[in-house]
Amino acid sequence: MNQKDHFIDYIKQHNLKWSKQREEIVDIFLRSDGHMTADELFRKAQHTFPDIGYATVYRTLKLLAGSGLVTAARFGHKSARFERAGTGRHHDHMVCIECGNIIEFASPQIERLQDTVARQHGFSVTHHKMVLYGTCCECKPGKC
Amino acid sequence: MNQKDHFIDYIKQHNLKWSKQREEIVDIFLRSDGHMTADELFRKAQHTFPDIGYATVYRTLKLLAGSGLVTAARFGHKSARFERAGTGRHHDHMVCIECGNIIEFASPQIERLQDTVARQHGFSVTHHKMVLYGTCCECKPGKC
DNA sequence: CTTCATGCAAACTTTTTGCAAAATC
DNA sequence: GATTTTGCAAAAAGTTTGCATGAAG
Repeated sequence: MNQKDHFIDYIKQHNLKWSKQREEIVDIFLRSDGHMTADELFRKAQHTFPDIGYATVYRTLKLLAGSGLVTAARFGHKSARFERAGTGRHHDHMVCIECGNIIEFASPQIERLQDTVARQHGFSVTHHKMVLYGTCCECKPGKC
Repeated sequence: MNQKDHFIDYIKQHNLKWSKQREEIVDIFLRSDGHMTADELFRKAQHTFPDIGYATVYRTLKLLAGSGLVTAARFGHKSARFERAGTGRHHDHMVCIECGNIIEFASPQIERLQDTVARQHGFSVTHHKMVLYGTCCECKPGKC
């Protein structure tokens, strides 16, 4: 079952209703690279529904979060970005400070080290956030 | 030279003025564990200056950031936390999801791995943020 | 037809800004 | 005495909520 169907299921199972606006918002989100602000989503949805309001976007995002399909993430900007929850696999991010591009990556090695270091402080890790800032290969010519 | 004197210097060198309010805010901040929200700072400053405004707190924090004494950090909450810039040494954070306590740590091993992983993606890291969430040793009895 | 979703406007939170009065140099 | 700071109030910017109307089941 794909992500959209999974969400439709979630809606039905909670006795909620599947509206045109919700469908459009989910479609836009799933068509994206998986990292959008509420504002970006709002602007794109406006193309199809000129009268749509931020409220609908935010409410749909909240439902998407409830269904486990997206999670809110902050990368240091003022507004939150909503990111598509992967296929269950955890990942972290590299953010290019030149072009704003976001690269996802995963490193079990780093995670193992995190656990080790945390234990040395008497701390048990449940989850973490890691963001590497720098320049992606497209923003430093000659290195690509 | 201590941090407060360093800041007074910064103020003078920029032809700014050293006010009672600024002194109080800096004192409160330096007396803290080095992680405060603007609101916490505001409330504490109110004890000495009942009429102080948020504007003064935010403006002073901006100056402190300009002097390199504090940096703004986001831990996923809505409001930013301002943290004392260390003695030049970089560090990351563990945030206890029970008590909100923040533990600072540094791991050159993890940072080396970050560089390695980034390079594999054609990415050059300039800086990073890493936050481990979990429970600190005081919040899980028997393990301390 | 009952219940839920929508759009709008208003509220709310965090942070910033304009301005006259007050403190610092 | 000139210039910067302050406190206030208003303004941004992002997000949430209440409510009457309209859509989904």
